[in-house]
Amino acid sequence: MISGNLNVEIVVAVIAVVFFFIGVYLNKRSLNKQMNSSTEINYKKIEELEISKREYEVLLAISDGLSNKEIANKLFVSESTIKTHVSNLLVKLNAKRRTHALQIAKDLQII
Amino acid sequence: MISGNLNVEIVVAVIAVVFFFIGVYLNKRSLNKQMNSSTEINYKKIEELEISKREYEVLLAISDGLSNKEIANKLFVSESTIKTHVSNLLVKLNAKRRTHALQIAKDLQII
DNA sequence: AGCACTTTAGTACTTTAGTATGAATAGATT
DNA sequence: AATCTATTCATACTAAAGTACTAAAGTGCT
Repeated sequence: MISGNLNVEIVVAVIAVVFFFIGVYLNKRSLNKQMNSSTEINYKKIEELEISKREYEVLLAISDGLSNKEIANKLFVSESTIKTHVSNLLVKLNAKRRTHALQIAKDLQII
Repeated sequence: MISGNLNVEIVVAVIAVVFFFIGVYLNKRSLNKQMNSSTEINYKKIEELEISKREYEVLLAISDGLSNKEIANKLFVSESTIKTHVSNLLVKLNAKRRTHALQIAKDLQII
C-alpha cells in the first residue's frame, strides 16, 4: 500500500512536469508565429540592399533618435559625411526621409 | 478496483491540463518581461504624459514615416496645425526631434 | 452662460534634413 | 600597378522640421 501511493505520486509529478513543459513549448511556438517583431535581424536583407557597415551604423543611430550632428560626433566624422550616408540609405531603402527609413527598416526587420 | 482506476485517470488528466496551462501562462509572463516590444500599449502612460487624442494620432503618423504635410493631408487639417501638435508632443515626450520622440515612445511602450 | 481644454491656424523665424555634385584617400582585389 | 568600393569631406543649394508666439472656434462640464 505504501509503495502503491508512492508510485502514484511520482506518476503525478512526472505528468505535471511533462505537461508543464509541453505548455511552455507550444506557447513559445505559437507566439513566434504571431509576432514577427522583436525577432532576429535579417542580415541577409541588409546585404541584399547593399547597405554598407558604416551606413548601417548610421541607420542604428537614426533609430536612436540622434541628429546628423550628434551621429557625426559619435562616429568621429563630419556632418557632411553623415549626410552622405543618410542620403545613400534613403535611396537604398527607397525612403523619402529618415522617419520613413525607420518604418521601412523595421518592416524589413533589419533594425 | 475499476472505480479506482477511473479515478486515477481523471486525476492524471486534470493534472496534465492544469500544468499545461500553468506552463503556457508562466511562459507568456516571462516572455513579456524580456521583450518589451510587440507588447501591449501602455495607455496609462499616454494619459500620464497628458498626450491628447489628436497628438497621439500625429505620433502614430510620425512612426509611419509621414512628413508634416502628409500628416496634414491624412487628418484633413493644415500643416501649421500638425507643427503645433508635433511641437507639443516633443515637449511632452521630452524629445529633441521627431526621431527622438519615436525612440522615447517605443521605450515607454506607447507606440 | 462661463470655464477649461483641445484643436485649429497663422506669421515669422531658426535649425535640421536632404540633394546634387565633385573629389580625395584607404583597403581590398585582380 | 590598376581597379573597385567604401569612406571621407566640402560647397551650395532646397526642403522639411521645429520654435515662439498669438488667437479663434469647438467641446465638455458645472
